[in-house]
Amino acid sequence: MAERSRRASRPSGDDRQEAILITTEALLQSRDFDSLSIDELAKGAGISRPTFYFYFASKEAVLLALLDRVIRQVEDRVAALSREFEADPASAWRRSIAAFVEVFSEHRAVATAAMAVRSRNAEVHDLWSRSMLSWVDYTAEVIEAERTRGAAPIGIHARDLAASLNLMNERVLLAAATGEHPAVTAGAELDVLVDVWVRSIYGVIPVSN
Amino acid sequence: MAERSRRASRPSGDDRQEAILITTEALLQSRDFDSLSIDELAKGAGISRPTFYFYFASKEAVLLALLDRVIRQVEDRVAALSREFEADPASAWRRSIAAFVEVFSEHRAVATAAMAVRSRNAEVHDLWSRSMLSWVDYTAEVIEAERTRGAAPIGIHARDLAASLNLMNERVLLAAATGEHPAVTAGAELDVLVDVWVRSIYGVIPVSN
DNA sequence: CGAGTTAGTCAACACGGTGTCGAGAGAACT
DNA sequence: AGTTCTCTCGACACCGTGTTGACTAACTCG
Repeated sequence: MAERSRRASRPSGDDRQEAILITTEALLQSRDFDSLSIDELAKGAGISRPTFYFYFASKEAVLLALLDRVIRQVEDRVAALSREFEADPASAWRRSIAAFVEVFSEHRAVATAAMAVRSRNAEVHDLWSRSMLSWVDYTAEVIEAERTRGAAPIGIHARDLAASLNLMNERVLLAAATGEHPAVTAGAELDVLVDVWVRSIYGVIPVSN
Repeated sequence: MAERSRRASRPSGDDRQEAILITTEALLQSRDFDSLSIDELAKGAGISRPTFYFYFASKEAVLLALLDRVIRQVEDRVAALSREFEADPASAWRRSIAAFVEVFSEHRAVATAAMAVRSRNAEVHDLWSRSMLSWVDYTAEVIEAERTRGAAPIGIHARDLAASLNLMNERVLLAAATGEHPAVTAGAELDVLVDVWVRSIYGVIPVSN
């Protein structure tokens, strides 16, 4: 209701920058990142193409800014995760994996665009890698703690196991998000992932007869 | 020594087509698929850019042809895999996974290019998916057989488990092939993957204290 | 208040890659 | 010798990117 006339005429630079981000994320809901042209992003934000370059150096830079927000959330979540696994390890892992699943699906459009672009764009690649690394670090620490307290059997290098499991999650969720085949049955992703994690961290092979 | 003069002047169409394929795979050893221009592929094959279009409709079509050859090998390997798991399941799985690892690393350049391109190219995507499906089918069949004979515990839907494990392999090997971080320690990929597979297929969680 | 600075804007341009068209060269068949 | 078929490429139209330089509107400080 308030703030009408005054700042009138031109929206501020921040508004414009934000408009570009919003337009991009909106277009990404239904379109391939590659198929977006800078002209579309500019038009969507109510500016001309050259003006777009005043705000961002490229399409990829916009995606990077979008991804950066998502990554922040990821880092907050990792920091907030409990390291308390003693009472009920399976449930604790489920909560951790659920955090990852949630971040991925809350920002499905940004996540899938980032996955598609990372192979050609170093910044996007690095930003996502950093995020994955924070998950892997957390996972490796917990696995080691579980082994130390005797809850999990000693096995392969904990960090390698942590990396494999996290890469599996990434790939399985990407396949689910983009509706690929093969993929895990829709809706069952979390159950399946938790099962593989728990079995490969705690599971032992019974001695055959 | 033989076949000198006669067929001289112009190389045949098949030679040219093959030259394009060879040039592309060679360039792919050291360069990003996206950074390759059609002009380079044409020049490398000793023809002009318009002539390139006589042989292939696009860069992607070349990659598709390259990938198709790899896929054939994959299918042959899947068909040749033994379904004999009773004597030594862990070794049998290791052989199966090794087949996948080998195909992936023998054709590292083509595989990584295909992974990078699949998100924007339906044909490449479908071809790779079909290949993954054949691995998943094989895996799911074996898991079910192992459960039926009582060697593996009944657990989550075998096909979902098979899909997750195969997607993990794909992602772990891609990370290894492109030197990403996080990745599994170089050289340890096969050991780590086999461990996760065997534990998640056969592993049981000991009842805690 | 008015001169200077800063932020923002865009028409016009240069460039590089893609894909097409149409003319033609050479082998091959008749 | 003529016709056809395969193959070849110069030249062109097109599209998306990124840059330049001139312009305008608002802020600010003497």
